Amino acid sequence: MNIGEIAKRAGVSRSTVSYALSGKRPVSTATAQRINDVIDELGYRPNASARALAEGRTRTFGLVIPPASARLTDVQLAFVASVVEAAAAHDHDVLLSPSGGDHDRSFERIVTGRRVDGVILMEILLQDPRVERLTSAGLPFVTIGHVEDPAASWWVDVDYAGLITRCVRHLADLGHSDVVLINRSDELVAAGYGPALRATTAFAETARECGITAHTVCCADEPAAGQACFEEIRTRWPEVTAAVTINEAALPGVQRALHRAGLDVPRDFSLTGVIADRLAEDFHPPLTAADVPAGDMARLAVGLLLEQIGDASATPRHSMLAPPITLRSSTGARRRA
Amino acid sequence: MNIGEIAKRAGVSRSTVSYALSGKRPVSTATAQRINDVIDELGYRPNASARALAEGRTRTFGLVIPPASARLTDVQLAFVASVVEAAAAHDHDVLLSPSGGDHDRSFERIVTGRRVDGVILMEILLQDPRVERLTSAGLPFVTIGHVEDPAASWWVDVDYAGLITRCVRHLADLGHSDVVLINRSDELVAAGYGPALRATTAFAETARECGITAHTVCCADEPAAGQACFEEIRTRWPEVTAAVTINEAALPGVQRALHRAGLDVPRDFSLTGVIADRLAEDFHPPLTAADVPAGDMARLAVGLLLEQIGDASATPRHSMLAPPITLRSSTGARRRA
DNA sequence: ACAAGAGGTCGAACCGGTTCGACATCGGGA
DNA sequence: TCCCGATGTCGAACCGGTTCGACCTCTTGT
Repeated sequence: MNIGEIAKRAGVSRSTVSYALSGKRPVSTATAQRINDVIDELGYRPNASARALAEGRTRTFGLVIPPASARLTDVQLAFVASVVEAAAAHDHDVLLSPSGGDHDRSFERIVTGRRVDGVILMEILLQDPRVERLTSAGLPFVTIGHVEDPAASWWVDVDYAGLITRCVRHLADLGHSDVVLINRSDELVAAGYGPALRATTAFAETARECGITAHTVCCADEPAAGQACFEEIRTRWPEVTAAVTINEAALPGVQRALHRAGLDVPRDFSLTGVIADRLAEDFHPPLTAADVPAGDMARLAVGLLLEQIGDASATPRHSMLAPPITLRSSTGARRRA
Repeated sequence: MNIGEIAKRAGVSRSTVSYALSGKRPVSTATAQRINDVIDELGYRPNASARALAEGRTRTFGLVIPPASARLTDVQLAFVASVVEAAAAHDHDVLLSPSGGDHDRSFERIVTGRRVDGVILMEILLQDPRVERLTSAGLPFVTIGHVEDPAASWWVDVDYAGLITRCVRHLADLGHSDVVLINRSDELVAAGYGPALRATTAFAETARECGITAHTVCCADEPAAGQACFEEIRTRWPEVTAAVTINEAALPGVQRALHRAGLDVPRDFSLTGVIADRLAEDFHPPLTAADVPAGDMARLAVGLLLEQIGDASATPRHSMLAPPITLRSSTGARRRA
């Protein structure tokens, strides 16, 4: 069922069918009617590859995800699903590409085979070879998280620095004088993962401003690590009375450790940070935390990408999201010792 | 940079370049060398759309996922990532399509636009309109979970019935005489979700065989629901001393409820079921459970799909996985009252 | 010495769309 | 009345690959 078959049955030329479908040139209502009838009868849909070849655009985005080995967190998952839905809302499809590890071939296939009109990159590092690859290939892309020069590229990010600052101030206001940041993994920090770095810096600076003592620990993205990590905190710095975290995956373990130590939240210990609403609400007690708005980020990223694809010479734009910190019940005044 | 440009610079015809690349006809080593030099110099890669159009195959799979609104579980996520990796191992890409809700357009685009060579369908129902759509479109597909007639189609599934049977026998052997099945949500059961249905049946039958009392409850895929659900179990059937579950998402809530009720696992209460290893090990204490081998399922599904694409007239094959039940420490002998 | 066959290359057709330029028809304004 | 522009349609070229048939040039076997 190709366009020629439709044209033949409707008694018109192939180009007329094409114009009837696209509306790029006027077609008489009588002809259009006949064409539509034939199309409905045969259930014809244009071949996507042929259209892509002719138009020079695929109506497809690439989404580069972390490899399966590094298990995706809940939020990343929500983000993937949201990107697909946002793209679908604009009649676009999403091609997935794992990256890192030995998956460069897949990434390369996407970049170089003109399979996609643009790319969304998750889990970006401050210096990321994939960014350079895309730039040199001249393929439009949007990153989740930003690179060194914020004005030079298109990105969407969460203002980790600002949020962490507000978390620390909040704890300081409640009287806490010894706090700890439960960061993401050592490897991510070493690789130059932006959010982890910015969180570290903002945490230390704000603590200094507030005149309180701050420690930072890295923790792998797993419940077990969270538990071990929290136990280490208790032994190394028993005076700590509050924690800030951006490590969602470690939370169940932290919860377990809190419980084992017989610490009541928020009576004995306060906990806050940047945690997706869903997880924050599942915690016991519900966490006072800033949301990670995966859905919003996905929609913004898709919007930026479309804009960039539409006008290749547009100047880069970005969105820095600063979700509100929702007061729930995991933070409280420090108890006098 | 198209194939014509390469041909011109290498001083040969376009077809010769094509043959040099594909190896489908012999090319002299001297010519091949010249062509490869030019290709390396210009960084040429064939245009995927043009190739797809000419070959009649896209080297792309469609993966139909549940909509983002129904939040994906951890296992589903692992499955998606594994499918992408398995496909990449065969130099294929994966196009994502949400389904259900109002995302039929996306599904239709994939099915009808010849964008993919085949489709993998997740979360299949016993009677699924998407299966009929794919069948009538003549597009190869593999389902995760099977439909009514097991021999009629290609699928990969976990033998929930067999595993649940073994779980129940295990509990019966330990002396438990009142057990409960924590199933997945009401809606899924009502919609005809196979695993939930088969689990229910196998659970009831095996209990009867073993001469023990069995109850079944449905539970939404959320921690909060798990907690509520377990509390309800305690009030309605206080005599119950063990539970079997296939609802991974509810586990954190079940854990909380167990703890609140002051029940020690496995001393006061036994818990087992079909739960991904990662989650089973995160539980406290680690769960005796059968794994949901997402990675294996993904690789098998991709393999079946490739086989089917390669030979459209092949008779349908399938794989029923029966992972071993790993004995950890969440089940124990029933205490005498 | 010659036919057969293998190796190597080319031109042309084809995949299924989009788009450009040309042409025919018709109505309205000068 | 004549010319112009809008409307409607067509044929052909093009997007960038693959593949088929044909052709030429060597080997090789008889």
